[in-house]
Amino acid sequence: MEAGFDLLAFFAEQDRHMNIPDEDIDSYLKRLNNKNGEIASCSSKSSPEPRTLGREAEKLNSRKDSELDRPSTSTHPQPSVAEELQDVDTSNKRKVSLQLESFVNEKRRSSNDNPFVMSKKGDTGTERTSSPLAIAELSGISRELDRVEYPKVALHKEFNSSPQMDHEKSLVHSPKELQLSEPSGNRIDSFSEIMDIQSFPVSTTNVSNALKRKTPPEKSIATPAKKRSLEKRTDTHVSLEQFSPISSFETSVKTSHKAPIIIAKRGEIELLPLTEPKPTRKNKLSAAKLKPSKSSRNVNAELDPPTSPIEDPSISFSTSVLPVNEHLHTEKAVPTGGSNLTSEVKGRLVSNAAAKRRDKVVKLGTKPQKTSAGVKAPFDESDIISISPSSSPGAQPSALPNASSKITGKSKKDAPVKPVKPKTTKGKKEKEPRYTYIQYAEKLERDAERVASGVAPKKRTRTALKGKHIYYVGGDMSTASESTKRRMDVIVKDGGTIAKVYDPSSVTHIVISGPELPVGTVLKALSIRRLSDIPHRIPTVVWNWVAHSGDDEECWMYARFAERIEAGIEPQKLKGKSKAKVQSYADVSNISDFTQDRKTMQRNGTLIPGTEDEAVHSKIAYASSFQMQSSDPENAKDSEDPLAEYCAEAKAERDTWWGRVGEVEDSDDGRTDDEQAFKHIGRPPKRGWTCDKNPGKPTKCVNEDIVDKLAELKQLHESKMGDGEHWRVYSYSKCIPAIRNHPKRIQSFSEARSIRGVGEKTALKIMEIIETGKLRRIGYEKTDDVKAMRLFQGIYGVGRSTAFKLYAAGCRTLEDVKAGKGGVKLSPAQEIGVRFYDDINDRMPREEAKAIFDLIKPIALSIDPKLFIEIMGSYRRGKADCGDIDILITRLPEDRKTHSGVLSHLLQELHAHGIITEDLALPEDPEDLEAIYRGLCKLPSEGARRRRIDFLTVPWQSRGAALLYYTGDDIFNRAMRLKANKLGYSLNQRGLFGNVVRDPHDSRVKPNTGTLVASETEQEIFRVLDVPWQEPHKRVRG
DNA sequence: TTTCAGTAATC
DNA sequence: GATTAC
DNA sequence: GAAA
Ligand SMILES: O=c1ccn([C@H]2C[C@H](O)[C@@H](COP(=O)(O)OP(=O)(O)OP(=O)(O)O)O2)c(=O)[nH]1
Ligand SMILES: [Mg+2]
Repeated sequence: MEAGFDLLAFFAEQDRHMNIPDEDIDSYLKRLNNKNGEIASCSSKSSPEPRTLGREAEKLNSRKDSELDRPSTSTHPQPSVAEELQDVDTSNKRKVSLQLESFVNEKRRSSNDNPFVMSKKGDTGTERTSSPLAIAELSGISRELDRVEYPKVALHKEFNSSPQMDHEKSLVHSPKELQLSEPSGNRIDSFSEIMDIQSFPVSTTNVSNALKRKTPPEKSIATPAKKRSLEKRTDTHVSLEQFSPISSFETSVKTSHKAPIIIAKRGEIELLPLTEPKPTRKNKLSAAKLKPSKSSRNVNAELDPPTSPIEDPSISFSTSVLPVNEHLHTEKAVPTGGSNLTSEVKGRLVSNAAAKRRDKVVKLGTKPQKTSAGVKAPFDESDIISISPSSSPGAQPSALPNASSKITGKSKKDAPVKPVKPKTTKGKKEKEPRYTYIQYAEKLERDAERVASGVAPKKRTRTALKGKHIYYVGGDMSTASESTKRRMDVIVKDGGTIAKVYDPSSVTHIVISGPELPVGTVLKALSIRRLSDIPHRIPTVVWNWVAHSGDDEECWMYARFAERIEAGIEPQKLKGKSKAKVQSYADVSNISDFTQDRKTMQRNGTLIPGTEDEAVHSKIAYASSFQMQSSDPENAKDSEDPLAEYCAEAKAERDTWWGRVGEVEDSDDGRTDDEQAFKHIGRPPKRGWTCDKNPGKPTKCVNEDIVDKLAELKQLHESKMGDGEHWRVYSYSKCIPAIRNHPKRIQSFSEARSIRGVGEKTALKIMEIIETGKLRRIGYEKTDDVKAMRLFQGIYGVGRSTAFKLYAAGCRTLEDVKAGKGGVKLSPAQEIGVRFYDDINDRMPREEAKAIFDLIKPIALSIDPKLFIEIMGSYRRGKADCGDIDILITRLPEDRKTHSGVLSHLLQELHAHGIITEDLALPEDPEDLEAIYRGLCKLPSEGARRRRIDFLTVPWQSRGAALLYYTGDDIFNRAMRLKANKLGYSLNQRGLFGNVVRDPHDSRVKPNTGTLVASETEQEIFRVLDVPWQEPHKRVRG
């Protein structure tokens, strides 16, 4: 810890131990300290309170304590945006990020000096001085630096920063100086705290609390404010569970990794305890108390997210292997107390199993347990590794409240009102002459004639609309907006013909721009008074029918008006094969549409123009209308706020548009109203267009390399998933698509940080990728154990817990698992998972999903022709490949009959047909309107592979919410639900509920289920939540 | 320092 | 109640 | 891991 903390040396060492992910500086220092003096010495000198070795381990605690004690202590929430970083030296105000940025950028400029490259030694002195932190993992480093330099400060509030400051200066220009402007000594603490927190969010609280408890005296120190929080936890006993969850898993794994031999050996015996966690867990918990000092130590290990395998001493000790790490750990461990280690390890394992995934749970959940370490000590082999999840009947939520008719009615009413037609465009002063709908139709007609006569070149055409005479309603018929014209072009291109006027006798289809176009506008355009005036044989569909289907049989899916869903359906046809159509009931369908993919594939060959454009246009229009209504001139913000905040939905959407818009713009100057409106809304850099990540195009975005790297890292974390990893993965899930959507190549730290979801850590990683083309962290994380974990988690029904058990049992390959090596037992579903490992882990081409569904649907309809049955999930979102087939089934209970029991019959039939081959999970009550089935299926063909298939049946009135849920994607759903929460609602697959009373203590507890606000259509829900309507293919956030 | 969606099936 | 999955 |  000497003054000379050498970053480079630190890095070098890191690299040396390939496996050490980002070793915490704490660990590093500790090691150094131990070698030299002792922690004790360190602590002694720095702090009066001898917390024993705990010091370091307890950095968190200390921090906390200090914070508590201090009156002023307020952590600085991260300063949000910032100004520029001018005189770093003079003004302390600098924002951390800014500094980092400047540092990084600076480095970049000096070509050779790449902050991310360790090899180059660089004048440490200088560098540090200027901006030490910057270096990767800086947060960690900075933290370390802080500690090193100002151990006292960090540890004790008593000391003020001032004294230490000197030290700092000598060493490093303390980063802090630059960073925070805190006047009081706090600043240091606060700074470090922030960093620490970031590094170890989840565990922090638990640990600290736990520690505090353990050290009663200190605990008392806490200030009132903090106390509160403490108290909360206080009631709960500190238990291993509480903190163990943090990283126990990782640790153990890693450890084992390091010393595989041991594991293998002991696996059967020692690991066994793992299996028995549940039952004994509680008892075991008591153990925690037993090991006081140790606990602190543990904490450390646990805390460190980026933990290195090596890190965990605890296990390694027990196992006693690891030559390499040994010393490191040993040192740590020693202070802690070896004896405890054993118990600790065990405890961890146990706790590991018990670890709660929910953050909250951790807090509340385990209150009662008196932890007792001793418990785990006794384990016997009897508990073999049982791999399956535990069970229990849990209370089941009651069926959703039906009814809601009122709501429905209401909503419907609203619907038309809101969306006005911003769409109508009047004039465009563009080069292209202004056309009315009729004029443009005539123009197209003339063009067609020329083509026919050979005068003009014939363009590639689709034949989907051949023979169809379509009357398109885009709003105001006196003007054909760009959007309208494009769509008319598409119709013609697809083989259809445009009806210049609405003539019921010749028109075959009426296509309406979108679901937001008011009924009144449509009636007016058709010059009729009621919808019923439209002949039954003429379907009234939304544009997406043209864009995505064009099939007469699917008209009902795109019906603009629920009351005309069956329009266009020929009775005989219905009955013939499947009275399919009849059943439709699909207002649901409005929403539904199948994919862009199709779209993309079919017409998009042409790339831009065509449907996609259209889609874009229309989208823009919708969006505009929403925004306008909502309020404001503010546009961008406006649109963004609502959603963006909760996720980035709106933002993402918008981003998408930009791209599109740009494209449009270029291609045709004309701006329609909507476009203008859109523009007004705020169009950023016009730039998006060139390569925009346009949904339809697989085009790699400019930041694809970055995305790839981050995705790779994310995957590694997914494999580890030691509790905190869960959220880390969540973060990656959100920032990766955001980066992908970023219109331009990221070039600076600040630019990276400006992207929603990208924080300091990620921004640094991005910079590293930009600079070096790689991410060291990936190498550190990519260890054999992680790979094994990943392999096991690929088994259906095997998650991180089970994977670890398998690993602990000595399994390293699927063969091992199949052979039951180490006494592992798999549940039936897991066995199937192993058997069809490859099939289940592969994704199927979209076409195959359709093929399978095409076999299933008729069978289902033969059971009940009135069923609504459609493919959801990634298929509906238009993905080209599907991980599984998600099928939604419901039925309008009009005739007093329901789909109850249909699932059972269907499954039976499918089994008989050999389509469904294995069951993974059966519905609890197949007769219930709400049921879920999971299984494997395959095409009848010879070499057909097994595919995952899920069925979900829901009551008719929940169809909107179910559609929303089942369409996903998952990140999108979570964002929606999060927003709903913030608005005081609760959204689930059954509906959007209001007046939800949440337990103040635990927000998850909802004493009342709330009152149904919306559930029949997706639009309703979007509307209530004020989320701009998005087609399924746009709902991609992951 | 807290929160990050909400639910079902299995054990 | 924990785990896994959607 | 990010945001509040
Ligand atoms: O954690 C989850 C997982 C899934 N879903 C919803 C959204 C998702 O679209 C749908 C179907 O799940 P699935 O796992 O099949 O995902 P997918 O979107 O269909 O993708 P894949 O192609 O992998 O099947 O269930 C959630 O709400 N939360
Ligand atoms: Mg799916």
